[in-house]
Amino acid sequence: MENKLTIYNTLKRKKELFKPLNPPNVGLYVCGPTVYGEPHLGHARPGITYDVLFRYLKYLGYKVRYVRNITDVGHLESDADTGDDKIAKKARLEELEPMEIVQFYTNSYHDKMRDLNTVSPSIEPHASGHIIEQQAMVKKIIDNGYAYAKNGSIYFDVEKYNQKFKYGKLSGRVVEDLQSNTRELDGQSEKKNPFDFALWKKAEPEHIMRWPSDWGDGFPGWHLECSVMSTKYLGEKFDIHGGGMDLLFPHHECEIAQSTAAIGEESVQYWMHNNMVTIDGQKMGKSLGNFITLDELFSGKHKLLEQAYSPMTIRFFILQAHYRSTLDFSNKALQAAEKGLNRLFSALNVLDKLKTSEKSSFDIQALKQKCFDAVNDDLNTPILFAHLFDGVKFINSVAADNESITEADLDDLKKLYNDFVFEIAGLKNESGNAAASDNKLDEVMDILLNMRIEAKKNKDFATSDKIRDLLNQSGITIKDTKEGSEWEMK
RNA sequence: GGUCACGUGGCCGAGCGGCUAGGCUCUGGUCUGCAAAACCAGCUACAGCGGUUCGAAUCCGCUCGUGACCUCCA
Repeated sequence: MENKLTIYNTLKRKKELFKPLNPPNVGLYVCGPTVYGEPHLGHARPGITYDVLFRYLKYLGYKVRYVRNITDVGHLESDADTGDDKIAKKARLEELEPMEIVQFYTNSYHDKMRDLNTVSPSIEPHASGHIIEQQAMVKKIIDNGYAYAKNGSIYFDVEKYNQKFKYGKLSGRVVEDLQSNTRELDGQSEKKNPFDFALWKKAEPEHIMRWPSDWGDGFPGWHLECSVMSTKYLGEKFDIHGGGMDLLFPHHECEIAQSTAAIGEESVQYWMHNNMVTIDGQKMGKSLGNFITLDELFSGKHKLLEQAYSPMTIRFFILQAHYRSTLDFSNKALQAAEKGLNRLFSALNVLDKLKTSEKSSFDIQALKQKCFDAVNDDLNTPILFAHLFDGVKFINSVAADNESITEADLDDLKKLYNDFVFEIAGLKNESGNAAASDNKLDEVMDILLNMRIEAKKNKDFATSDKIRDLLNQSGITIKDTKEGSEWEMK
């Protein structure tokens, strides 16, 4: 299994050749959503980015265990380690059990991820299902001397940890700087230092999400779940940890500290971070309230949306930018993506019907190599599509008799597009090209197209145009080619 | 204030020292009864100013601008 995949490792600030710890196994952990609200465009980005990674690793022949968590407890509302639990707050607002909230938005997240054609993770652990394990890790960290108790809560002792290890190595932060730069926040008197973070929080009497522990009733700190669940399912050392750039600090930094404090060495080999989706140049996010949910995108029901955008348009839109760049949302950009995607899929239809010749006027193998090079280069999907569009031009040119292809090359080309477009990029044809499966519709269309050809023969253009226009109105496009008429559903 | 990114043609977006992606839009042309699609051709940029180099969008410095993180966020 030859592999030239390079991955940008945030920890090293450079691209590195990917070498799994225990080939052919690969462990991949990705920070999933906190399920207290509808998934939005921002959630789609890591969902799709790591889906492509998952797909590609499997394509290369690795046995991948992909773990993506569901955060359903411990994620606090506001200032460092104070304030409400997000889930509990939402539950109170809607007068529901917290777990009803969790279930509702988890379902919604699953639905949208399925729409986006992402493959389900191998394991999707919930934080609330790993309270025992989290308590065990807290104990370990206490035993190792890197945590302290205060009023029923347990905090991680960053200063102590920093004496032996280096806190801040992932985000490039220095403890001394943090000391002078951390904002003044009220209600933190419990902590020795403002940048210490909670491993376990004491539950106040009114707090509904609570579990018994050696330290009294409480709940786990947000960062802890990822340290616990990643190592539980992938081992104390595993290959890749992904997530959004906004989680880099403090979340992932704390994860490293916790795991290291508990285990004695670092767990993660490659840290990957996807960039943000922006809107008018600003991060799309909950706190700014400028987010558009996936549901709104798919239905077009949002004041900023000029139309609905299909899940595959969203997927393609996201993959047309590199995952480490910001991606700016706009109707124009989405519409361009939609058209580009149509062009790609139209060419795939053409590909199926291509006539072969004695010679090929195009180097299929070179194209294939370029596609692999692109994906191997830190998942450079924009480059991948640039090459695939070069192929589109070739495919259309063959159909227009400007270029030629041999039968063997045609087979290779079909496989190439199948592999890269569907298996690796994870796109799927949503234009109900039910044509193949829906014979009745096919028959009806044949009748209509023949009537139109009849009419055209008789120079009855009024009738032929009427057929075309009416079909167009119901979302079926007629394309006249040299070979005859074809149709396509939008 | 600290840390770190980024600024590319009408728009979106690659690029990591030389051969100047790709998508969308636009303008001509071919094809067509017309249109659509497709094909051919055109438009050709790197925030500004210096520097390094035979050669810079790409490296360095400064200036301006935008953003992210430093509190929850994918």
